[in-house]
Amino acid sequence: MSEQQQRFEPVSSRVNFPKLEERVLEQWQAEDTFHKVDEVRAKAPLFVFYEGPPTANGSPGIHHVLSRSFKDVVLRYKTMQGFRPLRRGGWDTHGLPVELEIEKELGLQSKHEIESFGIEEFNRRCRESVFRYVQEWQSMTDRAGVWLDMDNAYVTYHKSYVETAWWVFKRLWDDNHVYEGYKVTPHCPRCVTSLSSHEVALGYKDNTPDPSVFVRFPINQQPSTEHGASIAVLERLGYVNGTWVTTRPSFMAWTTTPWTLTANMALAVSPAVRYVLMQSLEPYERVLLAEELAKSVLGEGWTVHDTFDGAELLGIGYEPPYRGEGLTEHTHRVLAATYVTTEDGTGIVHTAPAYGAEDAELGKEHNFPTIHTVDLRGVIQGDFPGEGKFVKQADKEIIADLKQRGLLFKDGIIKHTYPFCWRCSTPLLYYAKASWYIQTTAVKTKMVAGNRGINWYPDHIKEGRFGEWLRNNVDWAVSRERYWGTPIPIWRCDACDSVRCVGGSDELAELATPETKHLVANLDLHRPFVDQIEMTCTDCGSAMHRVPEVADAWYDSGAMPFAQWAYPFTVNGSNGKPISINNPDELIASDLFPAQYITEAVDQTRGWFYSLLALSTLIADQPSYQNVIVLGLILDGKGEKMSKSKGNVVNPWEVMNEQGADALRWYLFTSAPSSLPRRFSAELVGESLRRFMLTLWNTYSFFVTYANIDGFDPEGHAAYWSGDIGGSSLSSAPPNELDRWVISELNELVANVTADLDAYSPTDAGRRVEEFVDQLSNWYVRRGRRRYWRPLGGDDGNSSDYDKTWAYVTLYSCLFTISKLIAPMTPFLADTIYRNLAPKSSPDSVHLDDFPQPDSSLIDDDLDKAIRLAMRIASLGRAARSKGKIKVRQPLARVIVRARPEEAQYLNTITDQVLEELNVKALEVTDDDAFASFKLRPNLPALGPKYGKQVGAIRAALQDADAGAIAAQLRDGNCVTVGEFTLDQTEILVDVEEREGFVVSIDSSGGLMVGLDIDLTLELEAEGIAREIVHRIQNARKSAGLEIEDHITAYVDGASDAVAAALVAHDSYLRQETLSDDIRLESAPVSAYSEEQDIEGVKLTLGVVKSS
RNA sequence: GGGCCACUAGCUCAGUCGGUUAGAGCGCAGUCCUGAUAAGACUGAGGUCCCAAGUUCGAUUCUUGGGUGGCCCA
Repeated sequence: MSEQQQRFEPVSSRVNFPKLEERVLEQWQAEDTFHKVDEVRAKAPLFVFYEGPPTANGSPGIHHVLSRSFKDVVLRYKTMQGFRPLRRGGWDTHGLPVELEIEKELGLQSKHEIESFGIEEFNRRCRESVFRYVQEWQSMTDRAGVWLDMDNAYVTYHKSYVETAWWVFKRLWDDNHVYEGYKVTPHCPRCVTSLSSHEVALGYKDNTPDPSVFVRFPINQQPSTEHGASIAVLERLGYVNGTWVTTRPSFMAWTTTPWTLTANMALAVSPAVRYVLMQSLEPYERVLLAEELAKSVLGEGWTVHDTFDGAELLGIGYEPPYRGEGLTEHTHRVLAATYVTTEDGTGIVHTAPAYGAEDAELGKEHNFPTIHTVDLRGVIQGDFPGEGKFVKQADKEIIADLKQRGLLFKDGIIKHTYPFCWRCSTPLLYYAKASWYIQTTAVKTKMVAGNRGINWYPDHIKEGRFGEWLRNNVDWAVSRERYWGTPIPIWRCDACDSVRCVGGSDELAELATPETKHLVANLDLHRPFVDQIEMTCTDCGSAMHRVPEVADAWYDSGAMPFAQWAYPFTVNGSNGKPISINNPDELIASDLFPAQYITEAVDQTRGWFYSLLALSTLIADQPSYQNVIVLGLILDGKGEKMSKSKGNVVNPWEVMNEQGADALRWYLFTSAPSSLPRRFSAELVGESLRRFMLTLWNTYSFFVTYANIDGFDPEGHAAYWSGDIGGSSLSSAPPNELDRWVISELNELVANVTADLDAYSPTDAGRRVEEFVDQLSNWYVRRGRRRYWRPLGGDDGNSSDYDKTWAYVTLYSCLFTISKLIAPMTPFLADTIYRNLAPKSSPDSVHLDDFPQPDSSLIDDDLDKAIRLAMRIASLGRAARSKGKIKVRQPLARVIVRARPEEAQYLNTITDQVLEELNVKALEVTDDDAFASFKLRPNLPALGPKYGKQVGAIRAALQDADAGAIAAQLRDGNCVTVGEFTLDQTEILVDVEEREGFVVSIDSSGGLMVGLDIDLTLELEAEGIAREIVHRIQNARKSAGLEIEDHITAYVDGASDAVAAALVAHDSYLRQETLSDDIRLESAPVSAYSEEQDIEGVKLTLGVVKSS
């Protein structure tokens, strides 16, 4: 090798990707590449991204790398497509999980204990804990090559954030979209706290025994028709002309929680179910219940007296077992409810709006009051049996009371699954609590309409999971009786209960009493500080205090489009013009809203995806995002969800340190469609690394090695490109068809990858790149590699140089273009290759460059088809060699190919490649049946629609027909008569079948046959031997540790006559291939590297000595 | 109980707008090739395309029902 400066940094085929990535990170750091993007794209249109904020109170797992990678890939792509991404990060800092973590640390068992401990200190610890792992999150994000603006990340507990959250709340309040209502939540009477659904899920116990009671609800003594009961129905029940002509019937209802009977307000039936009036004679009694359940509930001795539709029973009043205080007259009647089934019970459902979620919904629908008969400790209050006792004890007394009053029909014990408190194992009660609601149902139609305009990837989420959720929308219970969260900004009068909503700290200062006003200036808006602020009631002059609740953490993240900005602020807008924004309304009008892109995992459907849509529809009358990728969950190797408690969380650091971030990213992008749940395993990351990254790397290493040897410099050949040097657009199609082919495929690849990424599918994009790289390495380079070895200025002078230059130009274009195509996906590998290959005029980093544009004039479909045919022929030819047990090294005289006409036209183009690939001297095209016989098959897609049921008959007729004759007729373009049918060439497929005596391979589905002539002449044999010796010498060179470009003297000792003859006959070939200055038939000097060899059973000694 | 998704080779996944002999990679067995390669080629073993019914000349593909698994909700 000469001493001259090499154009490219040498690239070893041995590569350590993690190390390489760390070097790239250092470069990015040193050059501040991330911020350079903003400079380069200063005048570009914005691409707005919203980050769904994670909580940093735990270590990031592999699933976080997944979502961050998907965030990053789109943003990098859009950057290269000429946008300036707005990609501020964010942190979710409030909420129950944070509180639970601290409770656990402090050993606190209940809300009561938290309050004794002190809310101030408790919240201080919560705030401290949420950034406990922030460092790890930062470094994970950096190391994974994810570019998010973490320095300016929004934080949901920041004062400006909370203030905007209040602003949003006030806006909803002013629009009358906030109200107070009851919400039934799972409640632990011992801890005196509600549990989140996640906590409830922790505590289900199977086979829990509970009472099962069937209770009579007699129809009113004087039923009215006021609520829709019809006279006719009442008459059929026995109430005629204002009097009961027979015993009053009872509705029969079932419950497993007798204590809730104290709060019964209604009975629910299904309008769609059939009900029967049953009658027994001993003793005489009449009851109503669902027809389907009558027998199993009542047993023997009952007869059907009448039948009703559920709808006919609506509005009939009844006497409840217990009538508490404060109940209005319109309660205690039969209502319609969709949740009534005939699965169990009686088909008539006892409804207590205070103690059941569905009950509460129904009560709300009919404006029933919510009245508690049990306190938060689960103790019966009021004049009921079991008063002062815990509900589970009270149950016994209530059952006894019902029995004594003749209302109990029967009772027993049922075993079912019931939730218990995960902390203290107390059975949970469903309990209605006052809660603040956001009236999302007011904009339900708008949300549904807005959703239609959002592009969901995958598409089925739009009308499926998410659309379904929207269509079933209920108002959002947004308040939580907790501590660490955005305080609900409502103050209530101690005396008259009038309420007022506050939209920010200025307003708070205005409204605060003179005594508390001074606190507002530097106020932490969190509890307990904000609770010190008092106001004066304008209605009655009494003191007003803030309500105790804080907001659901989903409210925080849903308000993020507005709250992430601390007003006022100024940013560099599209076209480089600064835009200043003072409040959320200006924001909504600007191009910072809505987001063009968001992505999170599928569990956010009812979480962030929903809270974003709900709040922005309410506030801005439109969705706040336009495109969303929904990611599937990552499971462990066994297909189980990763969770801290199971201890099966894969630490991303292990993978990134072992195999690198690019390998991990590539795996995450390409291994499965992004929306599917996927099993994660480090082995599969390794596989994708070997299959893709290593193959690309080796191709790249090959190029650099030879380009340096030959001093190839792309800038010296600028005229070869019509666009940027090194791009996929050449000034003319290459003369060599291998080059022309790969350039055609490259441009097709560019077009397809662009389309895939535009469609938010890195998965498809990556898979295409992978396929191209495979073909580039295993066909283009393998087929063409000799072109790079030819000595410069060799025997054939200029033409060799010319071909070689084209080879370099082509391979260079491919590699350089790929470095840009993969830049969004594997940013490190891409930048490494890019920086080494790039022309001097290029930007410093691939991430500052533009995405490639396809040149459709260079796409040649026919050539693509021809090469694919060559690949298939080569494959069949090798199969034939394998069958004939003839090494590829042994040249053969001819290959015979038969193809269908539509493919035969390409054979000319690819002859040379096939000959070289198969190591044969000549290719013959045949269409006679010398090497094969024929078989006919119906072309079903053509025949089916035309002949329908007759297809079977045609198939049979074709089997009996003279295949050879028909094939010949079809070849001439004639129609043929088969049985009763006249068919043309589009309706019959002619296959070839192997015939004995030839070494052939068949691809019958393509009608393709490849045969080999295996007769060996002496010449062919000698050539085979020569090749064999080349192979051996090459191995010896390798073993001797010689460099590729070293010249040698070779020694062959002990050659047989045949070997010696071959050496003479192919002397120049041998010397050229092995870079031998001389080949001597004598023993090697003692100093030489030598080894024993065995060729065709003859032992000889090979030696190599480096020429001086 | 409801909604959505998935189910194709030992594993991870393609694919089939309904068509004849359903593919790839990895893994396994064997043969070969190689002066870029941690590679590559070929052969082989390995599939009731989850099950059933329906529509159809024809269903792995469409429809319905069921099963299993995942997520969400109750």
